[in-house]
Amino acid sequence: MKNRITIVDVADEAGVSKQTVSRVLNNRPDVAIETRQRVLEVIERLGYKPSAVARSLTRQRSFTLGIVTAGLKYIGPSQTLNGIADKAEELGYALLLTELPSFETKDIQPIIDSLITRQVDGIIWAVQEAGENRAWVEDQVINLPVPIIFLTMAERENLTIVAVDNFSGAKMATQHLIERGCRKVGHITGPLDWWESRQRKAGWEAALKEAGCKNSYPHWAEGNWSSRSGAAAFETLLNKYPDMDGVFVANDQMAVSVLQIAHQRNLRIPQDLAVVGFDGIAEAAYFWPALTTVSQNLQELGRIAVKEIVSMIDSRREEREIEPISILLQPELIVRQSS
Amino acid sequence: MKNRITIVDVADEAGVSKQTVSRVLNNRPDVAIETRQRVLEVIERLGYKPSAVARSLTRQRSFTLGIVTAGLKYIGPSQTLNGIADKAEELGYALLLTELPSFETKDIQPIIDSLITRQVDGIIWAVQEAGENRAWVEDQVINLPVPIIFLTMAERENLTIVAVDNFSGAKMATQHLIERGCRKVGHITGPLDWWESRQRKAGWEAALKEAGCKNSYPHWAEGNWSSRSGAAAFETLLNKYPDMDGVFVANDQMAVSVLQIAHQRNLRIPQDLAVVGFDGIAEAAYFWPALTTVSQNLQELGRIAVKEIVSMIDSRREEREIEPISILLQPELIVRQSS
DNA sequence: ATGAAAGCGCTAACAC
DNA sequence: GTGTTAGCGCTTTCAT
Repeated sequence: MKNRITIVDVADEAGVSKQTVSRVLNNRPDVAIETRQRVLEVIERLGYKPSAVARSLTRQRSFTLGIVTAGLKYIGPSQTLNGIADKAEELGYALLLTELPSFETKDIQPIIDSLITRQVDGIIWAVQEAGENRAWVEDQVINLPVPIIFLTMAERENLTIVAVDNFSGAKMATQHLIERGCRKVGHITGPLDWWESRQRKAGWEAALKEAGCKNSYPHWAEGNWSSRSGAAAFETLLNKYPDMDGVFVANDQMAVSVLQIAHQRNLRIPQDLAVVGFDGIAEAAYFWPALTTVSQNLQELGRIAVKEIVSMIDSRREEREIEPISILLQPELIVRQSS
Repeated sequence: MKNRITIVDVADEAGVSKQTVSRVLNNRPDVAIETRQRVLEVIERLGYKPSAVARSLTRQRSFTLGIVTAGLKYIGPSQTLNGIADKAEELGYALLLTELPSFETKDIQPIIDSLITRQVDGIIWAVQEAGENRAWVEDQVINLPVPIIFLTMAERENLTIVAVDNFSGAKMATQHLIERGCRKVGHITGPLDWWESRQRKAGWEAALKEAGCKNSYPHWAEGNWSSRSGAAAFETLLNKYPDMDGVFVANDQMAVSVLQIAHQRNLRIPQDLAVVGFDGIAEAAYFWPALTTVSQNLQELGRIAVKEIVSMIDSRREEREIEPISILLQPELIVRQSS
């Protein structure tokens, strides 16, 4: 470690100044072809690797993206991260990852500081909007020294956002149930302090309304995304809505519990009760019966986020600030036996 | 950005030299109490944050861990990452994350270089051993300038490894089936070029052998971890082993397909066929019927990895190299209705 | 207890 | 084309 090879070692060995080596490293045109050859040969022979840290310091940029996430143990966030990692690698950016201890973490200042301090060129806030976890945005974002992009949150002025169109996905799901002949479509929501849950619930309501469903009081119950909560919510819902003939469940994890309980109660699916989930997890096709679901492409979400943040970084460097935009990805309905 | 506040700004404002500010930052004892107060006040007032990059450069350490992973879109790797993130945060380390394009990525030199170049203090190789993806280890690890720890791979001399005891977990699962009265226990394996798959298969075989199971040719079929492959493998296995009365499936994703197909064929579970999975995913309790499974605590795996690598980093700094060790975590059998 | 000088490894600005 | 001189923002000697 003492003998870490530096640009000076290469310069000495090649008999040039370190400036020339630097030029070679950065592919500058103004180096004699044979000098370049010699330097490259020495670099190769010595196994020299330029220090990214020193570079970050002088260039004031690191080719590193700060990623803030939460709930990695769930499948959604890690799918998104997968897409982010993929695109970042492609565009030559490294990833500095921070996971919030909870979705509702309030104290984000130290997180931001830690990223800024490490010279990230941009930040992707990949935490779903829930409760008050966006309260900081108004004050803080303004004076951030680097661009930031938000995933999965409601549109807000002056912010760049990428999200899935949950409203439209939920509406599709519900319309599908109605087309299948369901007249009484219940809904199991996610936690209602989550933006996504509210959007999905609104989509379900909108579809019922448009279809002019007679039942003047549609019924729903609230879960918290977990299978366990889905089971409880479904029991509740069945009690208040015994003649329900279809149910739109806000995620696949909760939907799997619905299937289990339906079996326990000898409800036939889809004859007695049609079920549609949301997310499109890979296992859904192998539930019993195979689950109809609204599939969202979270990897694509992550990829787009990287693409956007990089273009924000580039344009800020060129002093032409880019207009904030909101991008909405369309989910897709996958029909299977459960409906 | 021009006016990023530096240590010099603080020094000037406080009327001291930057060394004194540096001392305050690093909690050195040799600063007059009132000078310290004054400096701290200025730091606060100016909102100064020391540059982690500049620090990394001079101290030759970054308090950053390089994490290499693969298959983030699957639940296992992200659970592990969750544990890593949790413990790293606790110990004050940031995470530089790289995801390999595939489990079998051969060309790891650029990955390692990229991490070293960014001054990571240590590396956690969180990619499961599969195929030839450990071939590089022999040559490369020796001359790495930083400590490295491997997750989920076979023991190897001179390497520090943390893994789950797959053999023992599989054996437990199989013994459980035998105790339940199964005489003909089949197995659906993961891809057999994976170390974990081979270990689980070996555990299953060992249990059958110990139980003195009459059937001289136990039967198995190979899957690739996905639900889809599990379905195909189960069909194959049923054909060659029609009187099978129990099946140990190498992961829960494939087990869910086994349940589906069993229902399609009107096999009663567990009466006609008892099923045990592996992994302990949260949804398993809500399959139909609820799935017995071997639960592995991957978050704990991640946490331990961080703890170990940090202690390797610390001891290397103190010039006392630590002995490589292998740590095996015991999984846990969770019995439910499917057996 | 505090400051001056040197240096971490590199790039930018300006010579020549 | 290539070298020299300054930094980037911090820590580390070594003085005082």
